[in-house]
Amino acid sequence: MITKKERLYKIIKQAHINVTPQRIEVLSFFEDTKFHPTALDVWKHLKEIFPSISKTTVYNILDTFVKLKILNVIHTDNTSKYDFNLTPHAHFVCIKCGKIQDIEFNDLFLKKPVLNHKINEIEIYLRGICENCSKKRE
Amino acid sequence: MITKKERLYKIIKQAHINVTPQRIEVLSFFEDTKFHPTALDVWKHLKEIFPSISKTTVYNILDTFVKLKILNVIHTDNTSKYDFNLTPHAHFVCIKCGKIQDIEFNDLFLKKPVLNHKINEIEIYLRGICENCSKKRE
DNA sequence: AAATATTTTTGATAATTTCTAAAAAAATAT
DNA sequence: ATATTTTTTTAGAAATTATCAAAAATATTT
Repeated sequence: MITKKERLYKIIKQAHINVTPQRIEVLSFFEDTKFHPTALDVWKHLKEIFPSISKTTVYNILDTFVKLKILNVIHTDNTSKYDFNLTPHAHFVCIKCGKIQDIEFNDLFLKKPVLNHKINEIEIYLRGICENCSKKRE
Repeated sequence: MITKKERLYKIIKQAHINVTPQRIEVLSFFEDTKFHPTALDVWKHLKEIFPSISKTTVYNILDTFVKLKILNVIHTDNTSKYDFNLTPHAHFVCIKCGKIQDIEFNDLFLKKPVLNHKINEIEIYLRGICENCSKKRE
């Protein structure tokens, strides 16, 4: 039986970066969390375990994890929110309460109402390298 | 022949809000602009015409326009960007230069390469009222 | 266990957005 | 037209979120 810590250790190790207690705890927090926390949410949680931890550290860890595709970042307003669900999915954002919910693409394209939410607006972001940047070699 | 100012005047009037020179100028700026400016971009432009204008005014005007669906707001990073194109469309974001380009849904779903950009990632946001909030009457 | 490489901490700073209260402008009623 | 009411703008400060560079601490490799 593999422990949670061992499993999270492995995830970090496989990304070829050092395993630190702070990094483990960030992942652990995401595992236990169904919502999409902001950097500050993460910081508040880690503060309970590592009272001296700085915001910068949390930002560093989150950035590193995003770069290494351990976490996703989503932008629904002016605050980055993070997501441990790496399977391709859309996000449903309630325009009243702001809550975000993951929506599997499969559900999405059935053209059936998605989980009884009223959808007013679909916003699609494509991300990649534009024609201009592709041409430029550096 | 209807002048530009008259046309913009009409757009604001039809939204049942007061027509002010500042509001006219904001719309005028968006008409002349192909990129997706931030609030600060808009403020810098208006500063040239109304040297005393404050940032608050620009934020107020933009918020008002978004609420009245005269402008769209898009969140690709931690800064709001605004968009005068109200026909449904996706946004292509270059992950190198950050430039944003409008992509018509028609183009999108042809499953052909979109304008020669390399697309790494598609992000979809659904916005609406979630089941919980629908149930609550206030 | 020592050397090296990486990460965290700290404190300062930047960037964006929001808030406040007063002044100005515009719309409405008299 | 004038007075009253409402809306909008202003100006500066405050709040929130994010970033930076250098020193200290920790993890990894040998």
